Amino acid sequence: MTKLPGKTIERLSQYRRSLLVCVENGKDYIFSHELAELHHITPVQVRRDLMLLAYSSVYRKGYPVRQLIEAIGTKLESPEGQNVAIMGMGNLGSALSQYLASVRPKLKVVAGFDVDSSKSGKIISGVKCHALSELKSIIDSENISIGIMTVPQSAAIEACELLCKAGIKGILNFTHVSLTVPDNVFLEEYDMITSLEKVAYFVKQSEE
Amino acid sequence: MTKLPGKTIERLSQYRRSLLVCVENGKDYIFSHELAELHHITPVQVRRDLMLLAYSSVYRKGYPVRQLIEAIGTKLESPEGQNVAIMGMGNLGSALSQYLASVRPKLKVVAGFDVDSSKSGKIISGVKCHALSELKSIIDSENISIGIMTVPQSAAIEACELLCKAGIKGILNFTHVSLTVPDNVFLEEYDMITSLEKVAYFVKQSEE
DNA sequence: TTAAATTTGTGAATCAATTCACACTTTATT
DNA sequence: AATAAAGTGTGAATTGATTCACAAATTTAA
Ligand SMILES: NC(=O)c1ccc[n+]([C@@H]2O[C@H](COP(=O)([O-])OP(=O)(O)OC[C@H]3O[C@@H](n4cnc5c(N)ncnc54)[C@H](O)[C@@H]3O)[C@@H](O)[C@H]2O)c1
Ligand SMILES: NC(=O)c1ccc[n+]([C@@H]2O[C@H](COP(=O)([O-])OP(=O)(O)OC[C@H]3O[C@@H](n4cnc5c(N)ncnc54)[C@H](O)[C@@H]3O)[C@@H](O)[C@H]2O)c1
Repeated sequence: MTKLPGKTIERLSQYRRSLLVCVENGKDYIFSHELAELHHITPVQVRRDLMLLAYSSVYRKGYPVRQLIEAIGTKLESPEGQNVAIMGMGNLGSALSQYLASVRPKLKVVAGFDVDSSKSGKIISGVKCHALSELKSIIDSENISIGIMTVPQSAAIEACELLCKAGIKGILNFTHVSLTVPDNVFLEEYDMITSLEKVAYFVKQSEE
Repeated sequence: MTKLPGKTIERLSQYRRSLLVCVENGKDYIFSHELAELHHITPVQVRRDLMLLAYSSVYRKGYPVRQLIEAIGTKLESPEGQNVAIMGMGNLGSALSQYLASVRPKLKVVAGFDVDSSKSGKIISGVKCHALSELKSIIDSENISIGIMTVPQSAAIEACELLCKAGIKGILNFTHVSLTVPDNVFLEEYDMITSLEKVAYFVKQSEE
């Protein structure tokens, strides 16, 4: 299967969320210009993206919503789902585990890890928390391929190494430490400060 | 002043964070290739970005770290700072306010807002929480230009309208609802699910 | 059943971001 | 002093993403 560009993947993920809302509202078909408007992009962009799904619409009726959701899901997800671990069950880590449980059934948060031994064995926000010593064995046994890093900055590099050694395949990094991972691990930085500073910059600009 | 591309702004924000770490470590000068390596990009990219700052290095010694931090700050920030409000002081909103206080002094979280009247007047995670009825007057009096949206999905559109009407200039949106704002308001969507789904996709790919 | 209107899919063009390639400045070495 | 080495800054080329422009398919209306 061909690898889609990251930008397209991002948009497909977003389209799907809008489409799920359409289903709730009983909307069965959607035109490219409608989807475009919802996401503040052009209809051509939408069609280009959907083109890459090798997915064809019904002429003049638009795209059938349910089938489209299905088609996006087939591209984005493994049929058997993927398991996720959270590294660092503090403020953000526990907010996230609670939250993620509710949104994407195919991405299941199945374990949390924390140095704080008082958390070991406890269930925090619906996720069982383990000691770091169990990392490798649980990642193997639970078949976890994705790690979310929500440890303090100071522990980030070390925690990342542990995850990689334990055989994780993808990391979503919430710390602001720029990490280095082996080639076979996919790393996505998720940086709130940067986003906020970007907003601040454009606001400042608009005031000048 | 010329408007820099959003991509460059993002990187400048990230460079600055690395540079602050350099200062802590007593490193006074840094080469473009060092900065590049920290961020997994090319040295040319770094130099291009710094070029846009109209900032010149000392030949063969690299860029003076403190001056560079200063120069980035001048581009990114207003000297008098910018004030931020959080809309929806729930799990994420309060985690954020606590967190932001500690990282960027020029971006100050000065107020929280919530429909939940039991929160009105209380200080949550160091930020005073107000009723929605006070929104406009506090945004004016506290000179708030940036809003962070952490309300439930269902309240997102309404809350966004309120913020815009109250004269906010930039919004960082943590809900997954695609919002529409007037032209003079800068909107940045910050979407965790999309990031996580992107990681999941590339992990899936690498397994095939 | 013909003409007009709507919407898709896509080659070609454009616009944006990144990288290449290299001249130039400085420092170190001989 | 001349030469080599290390880095920078930037025009030109390349790569990638988005938009334009339009043919083809379908529906609607006359
Ligand atoms: N709180 C926020 O809203 C927020 C927002 C953006 C980014 N972040 C980033 O997320 C990270 C966590 O923030 P937080 O507010 O949840 O902090 P926190 O202190 O509440 O949580 C950190 C957790 O990690 C655990 N930990 C420490 N060292 C560890 C290690 N080596 N291995 C595993 N676990 C370890 C701690 O015991 C703690 O439970 C920080 O890097 C922060 O910069 C937080
Ligand atoms: N919790 C997370 O880790 C997380 C992660 C990513 C995104 N999000 C998104 O952030 C948003 C908030 O998540 P949360 O977990 O903090 O939810 P939450 O329910 O804990 O908090 C929401 C808060 O908003 C308040 N609120 C409701 N309607 C409001 C209105 N009209 N105006 C102002 N305040 C209002 C509620 O009283 C509550 O305090 C959601 O949209 C969620 O999708 C959350």
